[in-house]
Amino acid sequence: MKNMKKTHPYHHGNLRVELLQVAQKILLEKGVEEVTIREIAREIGVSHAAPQRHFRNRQDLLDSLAVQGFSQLEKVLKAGSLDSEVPLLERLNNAALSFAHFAADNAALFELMNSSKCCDDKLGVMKEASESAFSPILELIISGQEQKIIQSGNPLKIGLVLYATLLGITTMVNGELIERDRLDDFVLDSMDHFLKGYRY
Amino acid sequence: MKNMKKTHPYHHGNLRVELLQVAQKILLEKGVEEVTIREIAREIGVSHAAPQRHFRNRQDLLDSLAVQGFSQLEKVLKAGSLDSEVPLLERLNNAALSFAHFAADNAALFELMNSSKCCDDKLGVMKEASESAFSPILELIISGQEQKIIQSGNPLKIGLVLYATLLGITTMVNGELIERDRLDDFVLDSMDHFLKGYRY
DNA sequence: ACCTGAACACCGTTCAAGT
DNA sequence: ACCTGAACACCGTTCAAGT
Repeated sequence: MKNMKKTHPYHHGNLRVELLQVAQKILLEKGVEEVTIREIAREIGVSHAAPQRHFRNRQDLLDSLAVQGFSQLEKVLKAGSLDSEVPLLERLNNAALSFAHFAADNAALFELMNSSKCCDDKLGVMKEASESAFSPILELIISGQEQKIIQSGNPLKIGLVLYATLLGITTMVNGELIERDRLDDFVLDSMDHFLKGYRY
Repeated sequence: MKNMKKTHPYHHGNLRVELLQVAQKILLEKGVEEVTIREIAREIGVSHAAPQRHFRNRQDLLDSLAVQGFSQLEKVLKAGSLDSEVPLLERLNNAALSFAHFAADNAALFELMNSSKCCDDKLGVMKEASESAFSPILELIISGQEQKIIQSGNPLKIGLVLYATLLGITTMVNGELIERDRLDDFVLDSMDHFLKGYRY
């Protein structure tokens, strides 16, 4: 494993992308602590100073990982909510379950995405990424309101309360305060409750 | 600041407690990254190896900090919910606000408390501490059910959904995804919604 | 424009030795 | 039982120098 040094040209050409790939792999397999500039560089076979051309510092790399995570989450949510064959409330449940499963299956990444520390200058990008990930759920709520399935009211606010509930549940599961095999049950329960409050 | 070396006896006598105090101070003032064994030891004026008698390693110290945090949260929740002059639903709202304010005012500590990584052998203690902190809210829900203000049903489950919602909202505020000055508004809104679903 | 190698200041952790 | 000092292996970050 130590001597995997691939034969790279002096100019790697694709280093930024590969740095993020390897970083995410380490993050998921071994946790944030192990996501170190030097270890990533080692794995790729590049000097430990090379990454600095692409990321100002370690935090900058972690931030980029989080942004990437949000766009992965967005894809998952879209997949779970776009199928218009299925009735809207069911799609909402599916989206909620997709969210929860993504969080549970990528615990370390998800925790990073919801961590409070990030470079000040990346706060804007981060917010955009998370709002974008959140948008499929927002769409469902707006559709629900149009179809008179969900009560009228600021959809953004309604959506954020829903998002917060799911975020809380998954955080508790990842912290092992709720058993993993009760996750689906909890999510569906809270969705029922959510709808009881907002349904016509 | 560097030469504050107090005149300690060789045996400090109270080191464990002081380590935790200084650690929490650094955590709140400068963030987790800065909570280092060596910095804490320096501040107290003891050798950097001394803490190892009291905490197996850095994670063990962070875990203890989290447990301490839960008991602080418990106090805050009790204070906000015990005043029996006030009607029960109002006490529930107060407890929710107390929870949110604790989380926002002690962001780094709160994040640590809800972080997924902790020594395997401390998982039990951590779970107990968090359940204990949660108990005042559980009590309120049970009282509410007895007084026929809140619907019957597993109070633990109802409470966990409420807890999750609050946890999610505060996580989003601490991650600056929701503006801090909208915190109270969000909390009260979600409490309204919570009660709409569970009230008689 | 991109990467290397050496240097620096910081960590956590261990362990023989001191009190 | 508790603490010290030195040692070790690891970091992140910087910067002159190489391609």
